Amino acid sequence: MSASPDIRPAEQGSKQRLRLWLRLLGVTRKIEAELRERMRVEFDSTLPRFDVMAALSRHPQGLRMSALSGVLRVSNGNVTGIVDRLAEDGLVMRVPVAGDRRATLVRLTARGAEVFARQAAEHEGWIDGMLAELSGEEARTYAARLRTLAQRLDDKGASE
Amino acid sequence: MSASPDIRPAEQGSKQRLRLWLRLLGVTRKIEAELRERMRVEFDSTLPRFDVMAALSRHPQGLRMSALSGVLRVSNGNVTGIVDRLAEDGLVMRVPVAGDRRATLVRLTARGAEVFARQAAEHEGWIDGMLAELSGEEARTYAARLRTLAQRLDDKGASE
DNA sequence: AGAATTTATTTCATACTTAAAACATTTATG
DNA sequence: CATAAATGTTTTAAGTATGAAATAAATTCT
Repeated sequence: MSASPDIRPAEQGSKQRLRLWLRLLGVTRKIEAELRERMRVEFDSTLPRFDVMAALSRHPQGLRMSALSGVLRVSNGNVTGIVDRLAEDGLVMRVPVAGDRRATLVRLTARGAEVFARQAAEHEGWIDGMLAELSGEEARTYAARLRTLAQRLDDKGASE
Repeated sequence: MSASPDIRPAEQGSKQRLRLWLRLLGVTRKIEAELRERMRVEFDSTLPRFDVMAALSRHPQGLRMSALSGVLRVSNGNVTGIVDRLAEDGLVMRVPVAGDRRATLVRLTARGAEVFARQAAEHEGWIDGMLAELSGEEARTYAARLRTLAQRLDDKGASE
């Protein structure tokens, strides 16, 4: 056998990126599971419901179903059911759009906004606790790195 | 108004950790969506199926249902359905455990192992492409940081 | 105007997800 | 040894997810 070459940089890089992905997935799932559990226990709610309400709270004038599913990157048909249930609970309302009878605007109700504010505060606290190991500075650095990565992924997706 | 104090370190840190979490979630979901899509189109399969097969390929002697759901951090009941479907397709088999009629061992079939090998190679390539922006070195650094974070989360979870 | 196309949303079929209940079997205890 | 407790798995109920088909309404084309 020849001298040394057991180092194949390209392949190694690939393995390390795979490992990173598995870690990323693991940590994300872990945190998500914890958040889901707390949402269930503390608020008898779910993350998808929280996500929808979060999106709506950033758009007080309301969002169309399609805009909502776009913002959340969730399939159209899916949002229908979640909004249905939130509406049953009086947390959101469907408002017809003047001049376009195909569309509906979804908005938080007053009670929905109130409930969401409480949940959002807790939610931020949970995250803060779970990521307490990271300094604000470190968090900022990583967030920035992830932002450029996300950008790159979007560019790629768009070109296909 | 007073001199300067618009800087509240603690709260700022919290906001930055929240932002990091949202980025983490965004990037993870994006990659997952891409992987799911490719699994569907290229292999007419799904990520959960791939995950189960990956776990089984690391344990050629087979895994019990409970061990499988433990490894995957997925609820017990959930794995039943996925294994059912994989078994229907002849990719895994259920083997009774001698001496314990409650338990079943799940193993990849020869065909399952073969199919998985093909999928795993492609899968690694997809990840490599999506994370191409990161050098092997950078990937290794981040993976290590995530590892300690995951460890911390596990410790916390265990103590509760 | 009438037909074809596009857009907005819901419905459908199927799969995955969890937590909890049900079942079967094994192990521990009185 | 009989029964209680623990363990391994499946079933169930409700929610979430996708992609595709169906529906309805608006827009464009001829």
